[in-house]
Amino acid sequence: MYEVFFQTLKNKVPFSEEELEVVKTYLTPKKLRKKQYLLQDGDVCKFVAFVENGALRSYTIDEKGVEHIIQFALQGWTISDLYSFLTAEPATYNIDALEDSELVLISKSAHEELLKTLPKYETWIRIQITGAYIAMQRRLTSIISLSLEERYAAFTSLYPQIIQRVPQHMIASYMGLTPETLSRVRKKMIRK
Amino acid sequence: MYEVFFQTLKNKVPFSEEELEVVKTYLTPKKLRKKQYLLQDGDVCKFVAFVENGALRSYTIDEKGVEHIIQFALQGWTISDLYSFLTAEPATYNIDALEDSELVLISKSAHEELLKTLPKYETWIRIQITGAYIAMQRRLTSIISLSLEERYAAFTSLYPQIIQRVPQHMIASYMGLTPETLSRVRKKMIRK
DNA sequence: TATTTCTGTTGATTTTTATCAATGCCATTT
DNA sequence: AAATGGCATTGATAAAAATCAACAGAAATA
Repeated sequence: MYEVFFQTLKNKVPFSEEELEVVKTYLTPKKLRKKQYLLQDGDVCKFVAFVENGALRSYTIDEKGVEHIIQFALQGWTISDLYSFLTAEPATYNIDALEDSELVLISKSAHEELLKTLPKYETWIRIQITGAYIAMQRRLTSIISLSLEERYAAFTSLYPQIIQRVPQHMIASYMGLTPETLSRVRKKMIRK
Repeated sequence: MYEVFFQTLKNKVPFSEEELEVVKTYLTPKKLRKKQYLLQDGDVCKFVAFVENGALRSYTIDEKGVEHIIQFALQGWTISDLYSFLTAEPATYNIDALEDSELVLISKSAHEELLKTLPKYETWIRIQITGAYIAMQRRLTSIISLSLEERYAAFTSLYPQIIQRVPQHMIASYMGLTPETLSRVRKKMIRK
């Protein structure tokens, strides 16, 4: 249990076996069926979720009812509404499962305890969030400086697994486009 | 010296006076004249810069020679090419001063030493990067889900100081727009 | 198996944004 | 005082993307 989680943990920070046992006592497993919610906007986000396997997404819904996908999370990624988690304000994002998934949840109290008692946990969190920051900055940079074709090409080469497993209209949403526009971008690229 | 820096440090994490003295030995002051570079793309980024006062920006330049602003940094913010800083790969961003500025530099070796020896420094870094992550996620969300007018309104209410001190065409660049388009968006909004 | 839902594509049209060019203003420099 | 460069605005036009509508194939469900 928690194989993927502990593997990525050990990969980043040299935890001892005893320390890993301590961490284990703070974790909660959770299975999610496809389409099931992990978080609905308005609720307070009470955990950070690590994806053991499966696929999830976070997204907002605008006044017109259109979904805007903020993030995908496959195996080995974490997903949460971090602002809501840290401040206990109502969440502004929804999170649900794109496939049947197995998660490892870290609750708010577990997170706080681990930060207090286990310095390596803080190191791991720092490394995780730094990686997430850099990935998001790359995404932002490509949005404001590349053409659609370049952006789609960059996305497919960076995240081929997502392309394979997620419907195209969700990729369009993630890119801030309509499905029709993405379909046409792809068509143009194939011709080349 | 370093007043703003230590003020924000103390605000986030309860450093003792001795610990602050330790931190101080690792810092380097730097003054920058308006338009002067702090980092040019291609060079390795050797520091994280904290803005004591003044204003800086980071940006890329595309094949056509057009600048795309990634970030502004006013007093109390930090700016860097984090990926280059952490990996020692050549930077992909440029950083320069929009006004005469005073900075506090944390070098790579200082950063690593402080992480090793001073747990509270790591806590501070974790808090800083988490805040930066949340701010960037908010920006990304507004890009993919709001209209231009809504985005500009959100930006002005969130960062009024930037609006006052930075030329409008740079705000346009930051938003991924041409200056003409931003000018027209503003005109429309004023009419209302 | 039949049927409903989900998905991706295409075409026609409208809306949005970029591009190109010109102008006026202000601040700085000469 | 005149000249220069940076900045914001406006107009005309072109290009890009959204919208609306229809269709067809695939997958899920009854």
